[in-house]
Amino acid sequence: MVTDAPERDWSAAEEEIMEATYRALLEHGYAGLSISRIAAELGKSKAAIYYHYDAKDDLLVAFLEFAVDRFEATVATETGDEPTADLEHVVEKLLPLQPDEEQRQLQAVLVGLRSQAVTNGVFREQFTRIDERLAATIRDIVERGIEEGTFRDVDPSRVAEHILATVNGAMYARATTGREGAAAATRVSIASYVDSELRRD
Amino acid sequence: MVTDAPERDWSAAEEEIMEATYRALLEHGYAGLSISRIAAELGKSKAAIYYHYDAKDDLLVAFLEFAVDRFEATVATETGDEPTADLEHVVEKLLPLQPDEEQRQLQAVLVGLRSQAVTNGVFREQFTRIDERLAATIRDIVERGIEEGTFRDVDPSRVAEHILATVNGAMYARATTGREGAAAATRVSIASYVDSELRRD
DNA sequence: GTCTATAGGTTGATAGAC
DNA sequence: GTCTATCAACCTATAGAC
Repeated sequence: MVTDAPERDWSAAEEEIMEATYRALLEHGYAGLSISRIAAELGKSKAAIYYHYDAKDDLLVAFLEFAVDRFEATVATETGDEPTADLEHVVEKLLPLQPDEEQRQLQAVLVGLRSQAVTNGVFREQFTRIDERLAATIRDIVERGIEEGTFRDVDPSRVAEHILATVNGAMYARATTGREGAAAATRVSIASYVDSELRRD
Repeated sequence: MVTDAPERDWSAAEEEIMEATYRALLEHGYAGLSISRIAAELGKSKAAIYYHYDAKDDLLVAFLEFAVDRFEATVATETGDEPTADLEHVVEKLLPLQPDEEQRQLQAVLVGLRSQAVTNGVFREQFTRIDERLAATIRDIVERGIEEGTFRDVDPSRVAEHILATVNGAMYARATTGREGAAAATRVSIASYVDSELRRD
């Protein structure tokens, strides 16, 4: 990985609130998220939440960080010394061929949060950073592959952006459409893309 | 195009309400969308809106159709007889190199709506249909190119899904991050992909 | 068709007791 | 730290006059 984002440590109480927010989001979506709903999931009163967070906005920003941490923990990867395998590994983390329920849920929550980035600057900056890090991770692998002679002499940055956009698009479609086959087809096509665009001879 | 979706005709009053909803969404986002806000944009009372729509949900479903119509009108394309040019044309419509303000706004509104597809079945079906049509449009162009001998003998469906996912991902990033360069780089990379994956030497 | 007025509910947030 | 009780502001939706 390129950056080890310093991970914030959550108090037990905060973590429980974040977990309750996560469940409330899954059940009611971002538009239906309220302090009452979070309190209900938490099994405590609304005032208990306001003891830990001054305002709903603060809680939301904290939760954004929480969800992002969780996502990046999922993607984190010890890079080996085979660029092709590393690339496959990252792609599988981002766009699993058969996502389990946990992965689907996290993606669903992230899509809800990310849509807020259209109008909210704080959210926008966070997702900008996420994409920046992912692009850098992919670019580094491609660069290493070129140096080692495994990959052709392509523009690493261009290829990284291409792969990232494709993976993001397929994940987006998976979360917002019923086209299950589409995501699978895209996954296959990325492998084929890496092969024909990057592999020597 | 593959399907000429039968376009609904809106009464003048309905169209004004849809237009007001559009503006309200741009200003306050989906989470902040209320009948009061729409009424304010419309310059009429809330009751005037309830005369035309029984419930907020009905209005939302109508607006979804309205926004989708507008989007598909933007993408609609007279196909020429040059597959390569047709492909470029569709991609430019979906992911313009330099989107004007109107295009950006429509994309922003659509991202807001699409995130609702995670939890709302009606929205999900609409966006499934949109992606289905776009994939079919691209696939048809690729198939024609193969028959004509302009393109290599690839799997048209796989290539179509790849291009669609990439375009969607870049557009998504454009609407939700500050990474302007990323969208541009992806646009360029798609041209390069078409060239190396499809063009006969 | 559009208005004002209003009903009935939920929201975010606070005060004060324990 | 957590509770109950409460607040003003907002929400969706309707009734009834014009």
